[in-house]
Amino acid sequence: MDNIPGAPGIGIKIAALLINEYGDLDTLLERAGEIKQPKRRETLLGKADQIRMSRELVTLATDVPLDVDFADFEIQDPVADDLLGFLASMEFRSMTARIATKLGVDVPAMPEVIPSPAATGGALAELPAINPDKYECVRDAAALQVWIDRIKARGWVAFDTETTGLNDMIVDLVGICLCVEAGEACYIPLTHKEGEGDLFGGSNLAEGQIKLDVALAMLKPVLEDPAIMKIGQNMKYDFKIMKRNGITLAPVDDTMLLSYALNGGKHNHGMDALSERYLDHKPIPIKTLLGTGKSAITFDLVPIDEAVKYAAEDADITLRLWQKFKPLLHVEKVTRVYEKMERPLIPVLAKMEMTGIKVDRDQLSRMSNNFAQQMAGLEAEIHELAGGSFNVGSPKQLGEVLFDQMGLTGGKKGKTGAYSTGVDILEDLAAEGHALPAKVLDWRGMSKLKSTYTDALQTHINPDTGRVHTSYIISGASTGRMASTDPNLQNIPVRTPAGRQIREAFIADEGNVLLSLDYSQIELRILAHIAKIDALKQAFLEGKDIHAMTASEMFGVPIEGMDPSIRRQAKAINFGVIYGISGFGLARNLRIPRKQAQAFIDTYFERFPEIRTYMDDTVAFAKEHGYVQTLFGRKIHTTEIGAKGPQAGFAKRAAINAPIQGTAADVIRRAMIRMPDAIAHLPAKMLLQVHDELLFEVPNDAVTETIAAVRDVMENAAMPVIKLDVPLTVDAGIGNNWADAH
DNA sequence: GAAGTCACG
DNA sequence: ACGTACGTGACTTCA
Repeated sequence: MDNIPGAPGIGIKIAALLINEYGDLDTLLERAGEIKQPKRRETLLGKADQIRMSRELVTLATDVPLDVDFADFEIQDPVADDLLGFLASMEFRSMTARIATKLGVDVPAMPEVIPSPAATGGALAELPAINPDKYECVRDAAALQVWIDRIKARGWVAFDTETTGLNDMIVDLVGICLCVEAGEACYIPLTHKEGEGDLFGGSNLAEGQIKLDVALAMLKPVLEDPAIMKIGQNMKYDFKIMKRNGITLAPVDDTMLLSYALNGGKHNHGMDALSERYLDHKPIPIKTLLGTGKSAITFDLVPIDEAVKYAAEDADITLRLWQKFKPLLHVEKVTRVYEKMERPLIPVLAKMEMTGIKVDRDQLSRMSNNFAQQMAGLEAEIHELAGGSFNVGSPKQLGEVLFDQMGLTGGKKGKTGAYSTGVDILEDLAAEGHALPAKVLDWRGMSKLKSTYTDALQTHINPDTGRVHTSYIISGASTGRMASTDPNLQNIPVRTPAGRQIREAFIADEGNVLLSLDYSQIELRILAHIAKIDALKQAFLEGKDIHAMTASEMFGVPIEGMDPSIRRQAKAINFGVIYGISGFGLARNLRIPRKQAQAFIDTYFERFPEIRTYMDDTVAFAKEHGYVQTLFGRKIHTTEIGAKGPQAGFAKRAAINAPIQGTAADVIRRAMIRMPDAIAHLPAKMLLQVHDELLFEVPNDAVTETIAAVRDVMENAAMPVIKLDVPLTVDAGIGNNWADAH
């Protein structure tokens, strides 16, 4: 069992290492020493995906499932990252060939045409121009079989779905596009409609389309073939569409995530923008097919001949982008970021999103009615106080009422010349004893909760599942954080009693509870580690109240019996440090004079001198390299760091914050990626991520086990790549609703 | 479609 | 001298 038959000298452990690219570094480095052919190395770089294919082959050859805890094999040294890609390619190629020979099986053609980094420019210049008129429309099974054979021969395919809309939990599949070589793409129409439809509002299927179930049955083996890479732009969308059609896309690559790993912080990663930027080609706007506004149609109503051009072009562009981006992972040393912290999220998030969370519609509805009543009352009072009717929801009109009509003090602001009526201003006015601004604040609070939450959430309840399904944008934030949209479930109220009522509407299914696990002070802990702040590290190791410790150090007061307001100030300073502190910002937050705020900061730097070093070093690094990094190698580009004027201040603070926020984001990503395996033996479902929190739904009788399993994964998520100098601790809460679980 | 406001970590 | 806390998304008003 030590050696793989047909692959003498390659132990199963090594194979496992190769498959996952990271591993016993010493062994791999030893082997690296045996290979001294720079040119071969060059051409082999960037082919790490082949490794994944070998998993099946090794299992096939040995009858030994590679049931290895691959986490053990992650490398400790980012410098070795690209070397591993090379080694993996070398070893895999010979090993696969030998195993295949032994088994007498056909091995899919190994990807050869990924251009080497050096050749990238030239190779792409020779590609055929993008020409939508050249694409093929696949209308029968025989034609589809030709494409399937081409995909098998090539070992990869760019893949794109066309659907009836944007909500991947509701829309229907309309067609599929494939591209195997740049310039050669096809569109497979499946459910296009034509004619007037029948009496029940349905439409007739257009002629000349392969039956949906026939086409899917033909494509399924290829789309699920572990030896064939499926390449897409924003693959989570297509993954979910295909999952709903009974197909699990694997393995997948995603050009959006490649762009994000390579150029995070530089620009957005939408396909149109990438195409214009990297291929100098402006794709056909979808509007030209669907129209806009009320008269817009859905894709199934687009004539097939027109659809072919648009749809197949997307697959063509995606393949070209992939060929451009893929080899750059090694060049930019972000292979691990992409392979370990971006791509594996696709199936994990897809499952979470498809699971959704149960929401109590009646509770939301009652609250909406309640808010409406109270707002009407407040509005009448506000108009009474103002001496006339106006739109309370209009900051412009409110400003005029407050400062022109009523003559309150508080000047203009902003470039538009409009009065600022933000919460700070209104609170100040209310504190001076004015009744109107106080009532406006109340009205605004209710308006916010009603329009954004109690009203809107009801519309997001999926009629089929009865649950709310958010969508995460993996490339949402430059720092590595994700973003939640449609609806955003990462900003559900929690800070006020009225807001928490909305959280109470997020409930567990019968017989289940909601389970919330969140990292305690993760960003401060990471700051302590990255900036090597001894006092902070020590406090975390000893499990101390970190804000009280800070206050004690700064103001020389004992922790026991500390005035809560002192602790509150220290807490604000700790947060400020994470954000790239400034006297002005702290002064505003604490509502204290700027001089005093600056004095606080000076004291802080005195007590924790490592902070200043971290800040200076980070800004200097950003200026020199144009990016900063997380502990796990994620790059956050800081393009405006060299700017002059106020922009420079923004860029500096962002650069100081990014490694901290980004490392925390990396940690929870790693935990999420490991979670499915860690809870596979449990009936628990992962539902939501809110930056430092994971929410689960779990049957009552599995709560204890689930907490133990989840906590273990979360607390050790940095390992083994990073051994933090401080422990990561996770708090757990359970309840029948999200408010109680928190 | 920009600006203003405010919900979250 | 300048003018700011870091990172997001959704809703409303208004040009």
